[in-house]
Amino acid sequence: MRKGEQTRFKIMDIAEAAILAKGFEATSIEEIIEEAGITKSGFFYHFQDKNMLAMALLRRYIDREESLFDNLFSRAAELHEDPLHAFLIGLKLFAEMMSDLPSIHPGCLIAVYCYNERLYQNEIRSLSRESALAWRTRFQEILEEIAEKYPMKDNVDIVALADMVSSTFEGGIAMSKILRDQKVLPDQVLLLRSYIKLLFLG
Amino acid sequence: MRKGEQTRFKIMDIAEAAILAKGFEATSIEEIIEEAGITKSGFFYHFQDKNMLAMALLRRYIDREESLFDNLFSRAAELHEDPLHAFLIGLKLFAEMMSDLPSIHPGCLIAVYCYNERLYQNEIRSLSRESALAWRTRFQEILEEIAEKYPMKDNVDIVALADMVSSTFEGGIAMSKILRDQKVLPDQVLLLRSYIKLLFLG
DNA sequence: CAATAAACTGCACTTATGGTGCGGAATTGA
DNA sequence: TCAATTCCGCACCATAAGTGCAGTTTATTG
Repeated sequence: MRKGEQTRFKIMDIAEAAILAKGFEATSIEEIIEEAGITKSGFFYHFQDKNMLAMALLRRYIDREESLFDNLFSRAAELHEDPLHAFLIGLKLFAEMMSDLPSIHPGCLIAVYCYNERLYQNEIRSLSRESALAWRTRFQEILEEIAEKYPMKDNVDIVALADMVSSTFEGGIAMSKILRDQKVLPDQVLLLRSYIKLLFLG
Repeated sequence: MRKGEQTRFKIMDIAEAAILAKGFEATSIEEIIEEAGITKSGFFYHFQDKNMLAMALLRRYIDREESLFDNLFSRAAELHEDPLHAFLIGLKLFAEMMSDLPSIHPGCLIAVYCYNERLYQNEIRSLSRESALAWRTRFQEILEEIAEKYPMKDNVDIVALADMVSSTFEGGIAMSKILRDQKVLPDQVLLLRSYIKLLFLG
């Protein structure tokens, strides 16, 4: 039961990298199994079909991103008691993390699937949507706590503001990929930070 | 020479809608020709292969978006002499336009291709990149003119700020699609507008 | 260590789709 | 009307997903 998990993860790692780089349909099962050193039967032993692989990848991706952000913002909260300053520190840490990547951000799996709807679309779409709603709630709570203490200098919708974090992330990744410039993503995060600063501190 | 153009455009319209909705690879030539009422030979008369269709779609998409924004911001410039206020009006008009769509924004072709790199990738990638750089220049010029008159309340990179318009657009579309909520995109544009306002007016 | 379950391999086959090639027919504009 | 232009019909190829199942190897546990 451990050997299987190992192979399964190997397949997933190879597939995720290829899918982020080339897209879902452009990534063939043949190339995955070749790189993994297994046969087609071996692949289908682990995954019912390509869509199940997509689902597994999405679940893992969402889990990882969530724990990454949990970690990042709880670290930020340790560095400052004030919710606003803790959030600003979190965004700074986030921008730094995106700066320290070895190359351009590989991309967001949710965005890949969002532009590649197909079979099992319902499950993938719901999972993506739930994930995005979880992000909304996460940041909405933080922002509401901040807004209680610091009156906003401009009267904007706090739910939209919460979505702005995800939107900046998605937009920044896309623009980084399109412009082939690693700097774009962290810069966009810093602009978001600048906005939050001006909005609550003036 | 006109009948051919007509069919060519029909193919392109059908293909663009399908590609934005389902992705490039998920859109089969068979389904396009069926909807267009032509044969496969007819399709290949107009397009050397699927990638040439992709290129043609991208070129048309970029041209359309550019003329749309030319129109929008020149209209905004007519409504106010001041560069900052004209820009703010332009963003407002843009948000309204995104609000007035009959349903969720169909998506950005550049983003689709950015997450679906494949053959002819070089041409498509360069075209996407050049287009994004043109947007950067466009907004950079506007923002520099604004910054001359209005000192920024926070010292941010003006190139990054110029990219923020495209980034907001891409992020907003993606989040609108993921959340299946039409409101997200215009809301993000309005937040960008709020940031510009706070940054230059305080 | 042996039995059993897990983790595969091998192979043959089906279907879908992109794409090629070419002759010919219909349509259209000068 | 006549020559391009704009398609159609059809046969055929390659690739890739996916199915089915018997058989083999490897790992784990009692």
